[in-house]
Amino acid sequence: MEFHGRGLCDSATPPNDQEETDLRRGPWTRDEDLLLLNYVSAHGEGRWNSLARSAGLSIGLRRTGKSCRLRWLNYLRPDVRRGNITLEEQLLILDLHSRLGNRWSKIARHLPGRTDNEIKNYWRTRVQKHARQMQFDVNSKQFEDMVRSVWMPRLVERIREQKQQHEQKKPPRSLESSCSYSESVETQLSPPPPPLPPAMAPESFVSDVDDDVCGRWMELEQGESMWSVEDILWLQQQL
DNA sequence: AAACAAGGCAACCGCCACCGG
DNA sequence: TCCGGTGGCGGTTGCCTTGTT
Repeated sequence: MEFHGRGLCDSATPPNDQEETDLRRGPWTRDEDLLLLNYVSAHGEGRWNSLARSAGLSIGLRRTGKSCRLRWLNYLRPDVRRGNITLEEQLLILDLHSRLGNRWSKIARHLPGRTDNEIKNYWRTRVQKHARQMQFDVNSKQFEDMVRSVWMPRLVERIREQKQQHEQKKPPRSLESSCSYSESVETQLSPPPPPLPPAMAPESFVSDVDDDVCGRWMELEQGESMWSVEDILWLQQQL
C-alpha cells in the first residue's frame, strides 16, 4: 500500500497564517523534509533543539527538536528500509520480543533499517490482532509459550517452504557454512547487537532452524502476512 | 456510487535518564 | 548536590487508505 499518512503533505497546501507564526505540528510537507535533509547533511545529526532553533531562524523550519529528530529517524534517514516485514524479520521480532518485551528500540537494533516505531506498529497491529483472534492475552505467559513452541516453528516451516519455492525458480547456489539460528541472527544483521539473555526456546526448536535461516536473511525481500486462515486452523489443531 | 468500518502507520505526548554547568 | 536542557523511549492518537456493504 502506498501510504504517506500523516507523514507527508503536498507542499501545494501551505500552512495557514496562524501556523506560520507558531511551531508547526502534524504532517510534514515536502519542503520541510527538504529543509531538514539539507540541514542534517550539512551539519550532521544530533542537537535537535538547537537545529530546530537555528533552522527556524534561518530557513523557516518551524518544528520542535523532537519533531525533527523523529522525522529524521523514522522517515528521512537514508538507511531506513521500507516495505513488508519479511518472514525472517517476523521470526526475529517474535524471538526478540519474547526475550526483551516491549523494548522496541532494542529490538530494532537487530533489524537494520527498521525503526522502533515500525516494529511497534507491526506488533500492535498484526501480532496483537492475531492474539486476540485466538483469544490470548498478548502479555500472558501462555501466549509467550505458544509463540515460542508453535508459532515460531511454523514460521520457520514457512521460511523453508519459501526457500524451496525460491530455489526451484533459480539455479542452485551454494549456501554459506551452516550455523545456528542465534549465530545467524548475530552475524547477518549488522551492526552486532549486544549479547542477549540465554534463549528460552527449546533446544529442539533452536536446532530445527540451523541450516534454514542461516545465509538467507537478505535474500527474501517480499514478506507476507504472518498468519493465514490455514495457519490459524493449523495452530488450533496443535493446541 | 456512497457510506461505513477496519487496517495501517506517521506523529505526538509524557516520562525518564543522562549530562554539563 | 541540584537543576535545567536534551534526547531517547514506549504508549497513544488521529488521519488516510482500503475493503465491504
